[in-house]
Amino acid sequence: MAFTVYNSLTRTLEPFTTLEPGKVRMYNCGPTVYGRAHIGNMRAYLFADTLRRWLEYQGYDVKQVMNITDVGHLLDDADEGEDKIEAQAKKEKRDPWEISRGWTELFFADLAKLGCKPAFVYPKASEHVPEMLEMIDGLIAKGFAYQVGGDVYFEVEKFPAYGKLSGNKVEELDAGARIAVREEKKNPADFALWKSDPQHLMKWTSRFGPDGFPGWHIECSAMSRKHLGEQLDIHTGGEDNLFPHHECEIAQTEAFTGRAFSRYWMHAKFLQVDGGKMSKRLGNCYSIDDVVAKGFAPRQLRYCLIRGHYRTPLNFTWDILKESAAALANLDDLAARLRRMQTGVDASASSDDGLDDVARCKAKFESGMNEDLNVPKAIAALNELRGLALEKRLGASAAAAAFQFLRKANEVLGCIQMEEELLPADIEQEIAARQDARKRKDFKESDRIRDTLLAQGIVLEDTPSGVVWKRKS
RNA sequence: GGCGGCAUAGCCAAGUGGCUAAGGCGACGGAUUGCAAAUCCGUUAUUCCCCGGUUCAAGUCCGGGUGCCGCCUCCA
Repeated sequence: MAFTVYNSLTRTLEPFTTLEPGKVRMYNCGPTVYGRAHIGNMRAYLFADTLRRWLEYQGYDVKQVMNITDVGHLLDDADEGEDKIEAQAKKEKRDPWEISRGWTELFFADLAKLGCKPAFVYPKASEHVPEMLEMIDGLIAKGFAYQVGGDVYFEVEKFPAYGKLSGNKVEELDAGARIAVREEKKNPADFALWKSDPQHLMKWTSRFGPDGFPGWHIECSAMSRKHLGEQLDIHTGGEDNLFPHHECEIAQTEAFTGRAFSRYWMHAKFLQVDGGKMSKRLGNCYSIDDVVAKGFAPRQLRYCLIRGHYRTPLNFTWDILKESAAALANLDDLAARLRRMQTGVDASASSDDGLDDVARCKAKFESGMNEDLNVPKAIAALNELRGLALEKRLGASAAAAAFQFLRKANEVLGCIQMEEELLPADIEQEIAARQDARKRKDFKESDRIRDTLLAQGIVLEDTPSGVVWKRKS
């Protein structure tokens, strides 16, 4: 069964094929580093990470590039010339470069906590200005862009395919709905490639003047071209990127190269919190730190954010996070059970018992992931596997096969506790002491030890085949 | 105003026109246990937001409502 993805460009499910056999060139729209990423941002990056992991599971060599936007995003045009990073800089009275550097570090730390695999490269916009200027020059030379004073605009009318991604028509865009239309543009829909403003803090000298900075979309066109070439296999982002950002990227790149830009465009839906959109006013723009402060592990958040299908709105509440943690704990338990069963403990008599069932679960997991990353279906397959283990229907070698499969599945999900944790010797002794007490029927003492360990986060289970411990989730 | 998405049990969440509507969490009853925990058995959607329509057959397709979400110059 082949991998099928929903392509925002064609609005259909399409079989996935690559430009070059076995290789995937993927560009993920990354963060603007002017503040702390919240869990909604993380959903989009976890989607990209899951996609990358699923491609790797299938044997593809994935070259993943995620940009870091550390220049030139305007707050709004009413506040001409001030971008988010600069606004923050003025507020904190700090150097804007220092600010973006700090948030970039924190962003990487957040990704690492959530178990995201590092991209091949995280290009910074600030380090690719010459590449952007090269494209801008090219676009002017080819007649797709025009200069007005120190500003350069892309002329949307010259690129008839503008709107093919978002479905918007230039005539129907509500020009000026949110910002004042700039008089100097030929068409209100034209967008800036380069702007000049002496007041700007982060600026570069170019042939358009000494005080320039790049426009809003050109960085992704320039950086994807530099690091992945003129044509990509996959380009991802949040649903909000669809228009105008990705629409403009397509226009710039395709006008410049004369070739189709990305074969597949994939967009993650927004995360909702408390059934609605997150807002600073409601105070529910949570960061990973907020989640950790409530006593949850980052991998529990990871599970919570990947558990739904990426193209469906996903809701987040603290109760839902708690539910997810409980569901994940069962998968941890499955790993522990399979580890024991493969040595014959609680296993079915015949070693090959259940081998077919394991294969069936694996096939279901894979077919789920192949259906445009249907993670809920894939997780359901793992729960079916758990059912088999609980019913003791797996023999030792079937359990070994199941464990191996679960390990592989977790290469994709990235949140199950697969490895056995070693307990400190003193806790081992406590457990042994409790067993002694139980033999003596000194239940007062045995319960005391159990409660003491529970307070340390160790849960004990007395099974017919011995004591099993696990961490309290 | 234009473009797009979503609506399935107490809570999450699959469902690719056709066997009894996945799976998880939670809850309740019973078994098991020294007590727990874990586990097992059973119960928890006669029905998929509402109204029409197409079809032998619709959660699934079409039309119209209602509600929520996103975009329309940069917020994932």
